Amino acid sequence: MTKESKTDPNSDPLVIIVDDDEGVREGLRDLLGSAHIETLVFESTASLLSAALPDRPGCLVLDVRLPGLSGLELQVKMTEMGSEVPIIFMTGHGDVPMSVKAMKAGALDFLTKPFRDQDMIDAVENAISRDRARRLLGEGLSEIKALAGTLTPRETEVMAEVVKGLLNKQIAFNLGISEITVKIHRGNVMRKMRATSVADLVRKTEAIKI
Amino acid sequence: MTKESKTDPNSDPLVIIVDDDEGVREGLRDLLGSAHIETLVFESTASLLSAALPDRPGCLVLDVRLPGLSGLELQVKMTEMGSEVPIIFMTGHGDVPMSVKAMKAGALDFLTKPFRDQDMIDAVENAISRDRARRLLGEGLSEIKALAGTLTPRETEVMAEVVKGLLNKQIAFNLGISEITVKIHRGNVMRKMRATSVADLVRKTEAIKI
DNA sequence: GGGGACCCCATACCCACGTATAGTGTCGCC
DNA sequence: GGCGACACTATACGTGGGTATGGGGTCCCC
Repeated sequence: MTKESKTDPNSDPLVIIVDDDEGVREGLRDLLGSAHIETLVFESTASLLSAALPDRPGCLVLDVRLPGLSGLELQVKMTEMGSEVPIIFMTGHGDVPMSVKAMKAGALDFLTKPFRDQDMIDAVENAISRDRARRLLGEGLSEIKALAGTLTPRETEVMAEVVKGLLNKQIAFNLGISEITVKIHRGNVMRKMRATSVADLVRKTEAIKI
Repeated sequence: MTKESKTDPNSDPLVIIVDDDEGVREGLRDLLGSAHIETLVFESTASLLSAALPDRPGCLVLDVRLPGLSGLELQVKMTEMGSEVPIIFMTGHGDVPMSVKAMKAGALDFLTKPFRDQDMIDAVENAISRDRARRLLGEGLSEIKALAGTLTPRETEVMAEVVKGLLNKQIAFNLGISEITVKIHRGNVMRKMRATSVADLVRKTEAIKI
């Protein structure tokens, strides 16, 4: 164990449930509890949004129809805020266009009440494993981004030219500086990016480019 | 224009429609025709499967409920056969679980009859542009794969080591040959892969690795 | 049997890369 | 004013990469 990140993808999952029916909330809490999955329940999207949420792997289980901001509207809002938490919808009175809209917007599943317990557990476990994978990837990316953040502006420029596969003399010409200076910057880039080779550097920059 | 590929992503799109109701078929043909989109209609999945289809950018517009192999079953079959043609479903009696299943299986849209003309046109145009993008990407990949196919076994091994960022002497040690020979192979690899630099080679191999 | 692949190795030369050493200069901030 | 970060330059040396030239060998197939 070399990591102690705040958002460790390996920490225990937490599933957040939002439903205005207390029976459903308790039922889900019990169901997921029986699968050893910790839950946090809310009765409205407003109370969810105003709460301080721990950053742990997991997913959102949302009723579509909720007082105030609906589940579908919350999904849109979350996306706009840049959240990528997997969302599982459930509904008692869903229609096809609604479910299609939710799925196109990136929902992971859309269950109609009453659903089979196992279906919900499957959906949640799938969502959790996806969120874990997403966080793992994101962790790697932020590490690289952090390294790239330590570069000076000039070093960043040089790095861009290096990963294009240009020669030092070409880089020097493009930036209007001497080849010697390029070499210095290039050395700094490799050291700061902890790259062991140009191939390594290319992969690192490709990862954060997309 | 330097290309004359058989599956040119820029050729005119073709939308394939499968519905057992002739009225629907003709209606769709007219609708898409009015949007200047060429169509090919089938009344069953069986007749679609037995037909020789031109390989052109486009999509599949499927009724869910069809005699014989249903639309949903066809989707599964297509996926198993490795097809990645975008699929748009339409149905008169669809339920939520059915639509969710189709969307999770990769359907691009799921329209309920009667749908608004514009919704279908939007869905089809979206599907076509996606298929174009997919083909464009695939074209690039097969080009690179073709280049990689011209490599001898040894050259392939050397390329793998090169993109790891290893030095020639390390590669020589790993393969149990002399550094000189590595250089020869390496030169051949760069030439055959039409790579102008190691950075270029890394990107090409990364593209076909995934 | 000869030609064509594939694979191997060596010498030699040139260019590119990397780094150390040593210096110039600007800017902004304590 | 001085210190630190940043950028720029030069000389010099050692290492790595690329290619040409000129060999060696095996295997397979026509």
